[in-house]
Amino acid sequence: MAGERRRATAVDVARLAGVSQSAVSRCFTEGGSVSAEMRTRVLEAARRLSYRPNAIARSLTTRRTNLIGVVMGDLDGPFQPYLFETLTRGLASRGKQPLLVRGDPADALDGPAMAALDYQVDAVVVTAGSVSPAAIRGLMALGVPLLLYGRAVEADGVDSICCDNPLGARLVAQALVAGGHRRIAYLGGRPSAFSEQERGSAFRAALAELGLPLAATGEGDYTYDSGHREALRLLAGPDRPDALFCGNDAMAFGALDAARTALGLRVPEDLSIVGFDDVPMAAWPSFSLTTIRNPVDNIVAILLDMLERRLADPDAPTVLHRPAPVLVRRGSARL
Amino acid sequence: MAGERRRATAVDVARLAGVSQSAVSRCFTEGGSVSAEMRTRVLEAARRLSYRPNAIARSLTTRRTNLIGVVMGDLDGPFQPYLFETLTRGLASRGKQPLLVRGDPADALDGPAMAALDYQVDAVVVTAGSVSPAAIRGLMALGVPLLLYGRAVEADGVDSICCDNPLGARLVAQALVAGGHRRIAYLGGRPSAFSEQERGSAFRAALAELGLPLAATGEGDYTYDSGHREALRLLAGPDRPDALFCGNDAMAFGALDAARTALGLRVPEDLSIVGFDDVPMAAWPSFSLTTIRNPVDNIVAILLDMLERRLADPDAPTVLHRPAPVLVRRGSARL
DNA sequence: AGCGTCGTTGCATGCGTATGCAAAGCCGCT
DNA sequence: AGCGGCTTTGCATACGCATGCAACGACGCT
Repeated sequence: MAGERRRATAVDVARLAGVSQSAVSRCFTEGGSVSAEMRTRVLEAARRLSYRPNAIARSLTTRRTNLIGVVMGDLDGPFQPYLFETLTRGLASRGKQPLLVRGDPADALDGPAMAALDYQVDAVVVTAGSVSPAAIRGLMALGVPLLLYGRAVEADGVDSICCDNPLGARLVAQALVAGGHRRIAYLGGRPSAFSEQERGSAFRAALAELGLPLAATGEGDYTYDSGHREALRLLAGPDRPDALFCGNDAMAFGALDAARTALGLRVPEDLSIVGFDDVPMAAWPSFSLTTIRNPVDNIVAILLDMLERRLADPDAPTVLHRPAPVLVRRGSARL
Repeated sequence: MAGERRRATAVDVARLAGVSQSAVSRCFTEGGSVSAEMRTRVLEAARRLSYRPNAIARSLTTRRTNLIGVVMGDLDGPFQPYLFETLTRGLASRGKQPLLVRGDPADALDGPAMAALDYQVDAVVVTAGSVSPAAIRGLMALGVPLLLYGRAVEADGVDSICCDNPLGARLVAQALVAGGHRRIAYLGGRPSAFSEQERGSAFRAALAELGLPLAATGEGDYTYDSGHREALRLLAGPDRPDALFCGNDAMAFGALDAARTALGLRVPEDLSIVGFDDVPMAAWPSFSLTTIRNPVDNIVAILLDMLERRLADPDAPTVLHRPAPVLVRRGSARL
């Protein structure tokens, strides 16, 4: 009963049950036309042989694999694993299997990174922020539905969902100014990232509307280390900023540590720090980070709905969602 | 050239190149017998049609999918994403695709969690610490190589690799005692986890050998929150411990925050805290956590070697590796 | 009794690729 | 020239399953 050298096939089950292979197939297919008696006989035989339909063979005929290509970068920071966790759980609960496409496919469209797509994925979801437009075009050419998270692309047949970054940046600017800050600095992420472009320019614009220039600017790459490094630079000189808005939470953690541990500053008394994303860690007492909540659960739910809709009707009109983030007030900023 | 409704098949390429389908197949197969002229003609035709072999169809005939089932629990803490990242990168670099099996399959051997295995994975790697022995037996019955990380199981045909937890626990006990601590507490993880059983009992035994009883004990579940909660309990009463060994880093972070923020203790002056795993975050200035390094890179490399060896020869002798961890001295403990 | 309808079953085929086998071509050798 | 051996190629088939089609039987209707 266990550890057979070869797994049982539908033919084996059919022989044992004394029916045809098609009958077995129909018993395991949604909406198959089978009598009650037939079903019990087949299922009993299947049970005895520990039979489970071969998803590979099934996919070959149905032209549906239930595999969803998931393009993502590193799982380094705290945000990506959180997103990945939510997304894969959601896919699984809808009977889809995520198939990981690792690495920045910017220059690897025919490289080993894309090998996953040879498995005939039903759709591709891109969550990596740094995928180049060229790579996106390459993915579009696959002839498979393409869903984008974290960037707003206006292209036919490409659905996307992306937190309203400009709104988030405006919320921070308004709150900081209302809180009495006057020397406000900005620490941006990877300049090539879509989210960075939106957050940075919107923050700048919002401050300008409020009559303030940006006191200082840093350029990080969304990692803790870059946040630490840039914060040291921004906060070390004279005319120290009294507030720092970071392009994501990971950099905010780095900046927080740099300010408190390396520079001996009090947060938020000497310096207000605000992040973006609201990863679970932001609520830890050590950080108690004031930040913009990027509503991941909500976004993933919408993303999955978009996916199902697109799979059901490849010609449905393209959609672009921009859910609104909110400001989460904690202890790292005087607001 | 882009966005065809149907992807090109080997037959399409063959027709365009004026050769047989087998010839096309051989051009894309390692060690296929093809002349140079034939290869260039076929590859040119393939390029023009954007042809890539269908991995699904290929798997059906070769009985090799290059898919590796990866059983893991939540990606919540800092350790699991780190391990997952390393493992999936390693698999990809060896031409394998990870196929995620989510959730604790303890009670879901025929549930949707196991649906991934219907894709005829070549092997299964279990990294979830809480998979029940019954589930392990179920996986063994699949007739597919089974590799276990983080638990030492002596079973025929099951390879495993697991950090030497008893050694790690002993290192901590010795260092704490040598550092002058006398009231030493232990905060364990999920009792059902193999690692917890080893770490807890070895720590207790090592302290006993050094002539010290355990001052106090807490029971967490490897999460930050449980570390925070249990630390509050352990450190609030009279006769406060002067050292706390936590079953993993995540709980140590929670304990650290509880001690410093909620209880106003100085670390390491009032209290030494030691973790286990050495996740990247442990090196952050805020934590500067003294901990036991669970050599993930090393472990994954060995795991991948074991996997390749097992795939090459299903009847090779079973192996069990127990790499030695080391103590990483940082700022959270007086040692 | 005769007919049409519907539910159930088996037969045959196709999905896209890999591969054993035989045929064909080429080489060098005697 | 004739032969054996090697390389290259095509033909045919198999992998495990889903599904269109036809066959069959049961049933209700007139």
